[in-house]
Amino acid sequence: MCGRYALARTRGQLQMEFGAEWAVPEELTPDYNVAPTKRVYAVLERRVAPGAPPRRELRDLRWGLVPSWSKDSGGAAKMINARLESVAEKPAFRGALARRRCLVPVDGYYEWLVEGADRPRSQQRRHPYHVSFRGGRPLALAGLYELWRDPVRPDGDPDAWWRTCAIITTEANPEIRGIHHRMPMPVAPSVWDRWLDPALTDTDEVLGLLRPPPEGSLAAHRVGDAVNSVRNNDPSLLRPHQPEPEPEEAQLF
DNA sequence: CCAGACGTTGTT
DNA sequence: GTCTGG
DNA sequence: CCAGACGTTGTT
DNA sequence: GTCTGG
Repeated sequence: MCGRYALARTRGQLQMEFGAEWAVPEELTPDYNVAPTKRVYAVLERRVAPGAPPRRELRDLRWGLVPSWSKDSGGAAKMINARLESVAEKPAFRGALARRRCLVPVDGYYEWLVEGADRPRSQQRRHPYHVSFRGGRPLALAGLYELWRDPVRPDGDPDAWWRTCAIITTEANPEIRGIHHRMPMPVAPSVWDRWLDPALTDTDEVLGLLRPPPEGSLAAHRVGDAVNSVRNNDPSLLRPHQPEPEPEEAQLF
């Protein structure tokens, strides 16, 4: 699963990293608590004119895919992930898988270890972890994007068209399975070109590009509970959690 | 034919 | 319990 | 993803 | 838009 992440790289760093020819005019600020419905950076390729070669762009999309046929944007915070196992068949995703793929760069994502998962939510405890590549390279997560026309806005309104995205999930790598059994799927740099190529529309071939990263390449560390609330957003969210020391026996006297 | 859904997670 | 907002 | 709200009437 | 259910 992937429902929260951190990305503190600048527009220029990302443009360089992904070889994007064009980037959004407005820079997004570093975000240590990216949540669904927020604006996020994404790399995608599109033809600027019919027949022209695709141009690689760094854009900002809204996280939470709204299918083009949606009557309203109400479900915008629901489709934040798409299961790899079913993405090629689901009506909400298969068109985007064939023609509108993107990469969502993240420094790392947050995952919550749930204690007491078999009990009611009120009796559970959640412990946040930050998951990233050992060595500090960003993860380029496999994403899909979609265009949606907001029917209540007039032609020419800059917000008339919504550009939204979802992140593909798969079975978790062994080294992080103790926290959660799902993870977002990173795309290896060697297949970025193919993944982004809008001319590749064979979904079997597309899915063949996605392989879990090498076992052991990911690492998770416990972070503080402050990340739970989206109101908190600063680099300290990434600091390793300091567990409360057990009270000394002597203090009981 | 038309109406209504179209998703994920986790839980059981 | 369930939905909305961030 | 988690946190936080979740409602009406009428009165001021 | 496209598929499923009735």
